[in-house]
Amino acid sequence: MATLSDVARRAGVSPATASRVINGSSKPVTDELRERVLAAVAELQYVPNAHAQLLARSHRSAVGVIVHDVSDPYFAEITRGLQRVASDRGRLLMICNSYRDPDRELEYVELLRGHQVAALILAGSGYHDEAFTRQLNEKLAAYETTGGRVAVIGRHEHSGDAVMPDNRTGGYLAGRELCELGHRAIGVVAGPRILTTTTDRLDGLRQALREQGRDLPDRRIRYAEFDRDGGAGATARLLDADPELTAIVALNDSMAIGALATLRARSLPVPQRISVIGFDDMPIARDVTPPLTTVRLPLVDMGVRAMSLVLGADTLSPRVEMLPAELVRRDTTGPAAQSTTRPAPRARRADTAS
Amino acid sequence: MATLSDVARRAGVSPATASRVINGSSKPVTDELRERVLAAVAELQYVPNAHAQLLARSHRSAVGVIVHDVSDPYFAEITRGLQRVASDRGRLLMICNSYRDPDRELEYVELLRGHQVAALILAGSGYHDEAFTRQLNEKLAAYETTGGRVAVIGRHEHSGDAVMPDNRTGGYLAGRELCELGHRAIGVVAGPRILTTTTDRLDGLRQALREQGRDLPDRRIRYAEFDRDGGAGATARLLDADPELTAIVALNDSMAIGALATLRARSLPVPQRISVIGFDDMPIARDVTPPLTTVRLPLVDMGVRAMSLVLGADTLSPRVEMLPAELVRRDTTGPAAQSTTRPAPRARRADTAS
DNA sequence: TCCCTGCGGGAAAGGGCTTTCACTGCGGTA
DNA sequence: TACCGCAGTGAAAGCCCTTTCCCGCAGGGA
Repeated sequence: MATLSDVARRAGVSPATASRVINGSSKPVTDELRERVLAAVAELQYVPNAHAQLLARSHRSAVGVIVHDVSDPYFAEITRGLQRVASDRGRLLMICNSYRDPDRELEYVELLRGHQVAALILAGSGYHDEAFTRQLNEKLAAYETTGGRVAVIGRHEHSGDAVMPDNRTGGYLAGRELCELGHRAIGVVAGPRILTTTTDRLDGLRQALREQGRDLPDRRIRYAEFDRDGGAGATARLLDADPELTAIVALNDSMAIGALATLRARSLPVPQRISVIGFDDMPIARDVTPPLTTVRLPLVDMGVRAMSLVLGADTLSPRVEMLPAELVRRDTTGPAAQSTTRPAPRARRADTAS
Repeated sequence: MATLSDVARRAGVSPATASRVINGSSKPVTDELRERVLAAVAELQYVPNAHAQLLARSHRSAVGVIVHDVSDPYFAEITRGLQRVASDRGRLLMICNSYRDPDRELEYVELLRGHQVAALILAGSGYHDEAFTRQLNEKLAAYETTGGRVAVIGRHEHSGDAVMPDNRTGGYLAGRELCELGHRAIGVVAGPRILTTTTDRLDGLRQALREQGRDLPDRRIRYAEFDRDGGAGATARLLDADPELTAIVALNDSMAIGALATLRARSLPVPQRISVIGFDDMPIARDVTPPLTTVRLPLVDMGVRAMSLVLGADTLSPRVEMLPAELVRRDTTGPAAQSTTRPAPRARRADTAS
């Protein structure tokens, strides 16, 4: 590969001058020399070695992002928001997929630190895992000590800037909606229980039911991967254990789509026989049939906020922005079926619900 | 940030020794010193500066990938394949989204070259654009001259290693299927006409119709963005111009989903009144309702092949691997409706089709 | 005429790391 | 006993670039 000195030699100038021309330095260079340098660059197809540049320049510019999986629409949307702000400010993004592996997450923090990123954004859910959290915080602290900025999206036990989707309220809204539609036998298709996202959403849901004097027994919850197949499998297991279910809450839209697939396979009409409600409102939600009722999170905005926090002024106080969840009624929810195959068992529940 | 010399000083050794311990060099170091270095690393939370390493080391390891948009399921699948092979061989991937902007594509080639990637993979479709193609080829040639490896996925006018999905046959398969089902009024929802992917698929489709003695008039083709909204809009325009259509071929699944949305909005039952066929068979295709009939492309495999080509031995002859397309029959296709609102006009067509 | 200013350019000092090369002891062979 | 080879370590060169510092020179004011 041609180097800067090659260019300089060919143009008959010093490397310093060549560098100035190429980078548009503020130091003036005569047109004569400028032309010669530019010509040499073109002839040699010169491209500066990015690593050498990054090493020589002092200021750090790129921003590191750790997500679970960019191809997951949830993160794709968040990333879109991150990108938008980053591009506006001329920052490059380095995006890493942890695939929900805490160890890989830790590794990526190091890797990005090694790449001298100006800031770090953790966009995946937090984990309920003491040891991991401690290690992560150590690494983040070390990074912040050397001037790095950190922001997290979602609930992590990290004391710093954060953007928090209101998962709890979202869960609550889903639960309340179903209660108001008269559902009592509600099953939950949940993501991995180690994720704070899962437990927060579940907590909100639980609270909504509790307000109606009900509880959410463990047998009505199935944990699985946060994806389509996870949702399909969990729904099947839920139905096998409890065929009377009249509603299913899926803790994200991918799982909801899986749930819909299972219900279709079992010929259970949605929403006549059973209602389904998702979470996130990813773009595809409106295109499944029936269009999915779900809890919307402002995903793109979450990305925008997080990047703004991290690129903005460093106001010593850690800032936490809570973004609201909102129910989007579409066609997978309806009133609870008047009776299922066996209406009798219903009587044993002395609910006071509306 | 702590540097290697900081570590060395703290451990009371030379930077050379510290480096050897940290990188697990083949040169032996006594346990005594090794321990001291490791301790210093831990205490200082030392992370090597990746740029300095990359600069000092001669061998290039990362691989650059340029796609249109990773969050598009088509590219997400391809990327999965690329990743798989890359991870297996301990290579890091740098993924860039061109968002179908040729200029950005060119910029990224430079950027990746600057980052000293060992190889470059162009995963997006080629463009029908002389000027662009020439520039791209110049840049790629320059890169290859300095030992870089290049592979493209899809039809680019680039003479080198390539993985080609058989778009033409795919289009042909879609057309033949529809003909066999008795469809005559077939509309096409196409992607940007500047993409070779679009034209290749269209060519195949055209050939299938021609074999039945029909042609594909321009008024039955609508070009739009290769996404859901593009598909929805194009379908609407197609229907407005020609309400008699009994089948629609969408040139990718996202567009097909948009088409389905428009048809639902207009209460045209699929496939009873109108058939739809997609292209790519992305994962969501089986989860829309009705499940989408489509042309499958081995997306993951395409990624695997491309990465293998580029990471494998450099057999001077450029290799071109053609991967087959395959029709996947699901529920959006059915026999052509016996009659539409006005059966009469049909008579004017003197088709000899089966 | 002399000095100062300021412009245009180059020399050289890093930036943090890897790796070659040279050096010091040591055990072993002739 | 003289020498060879090698394990273990450090000094220093080099990777490619940016940027500071300095120098020469031309022009303008005194």
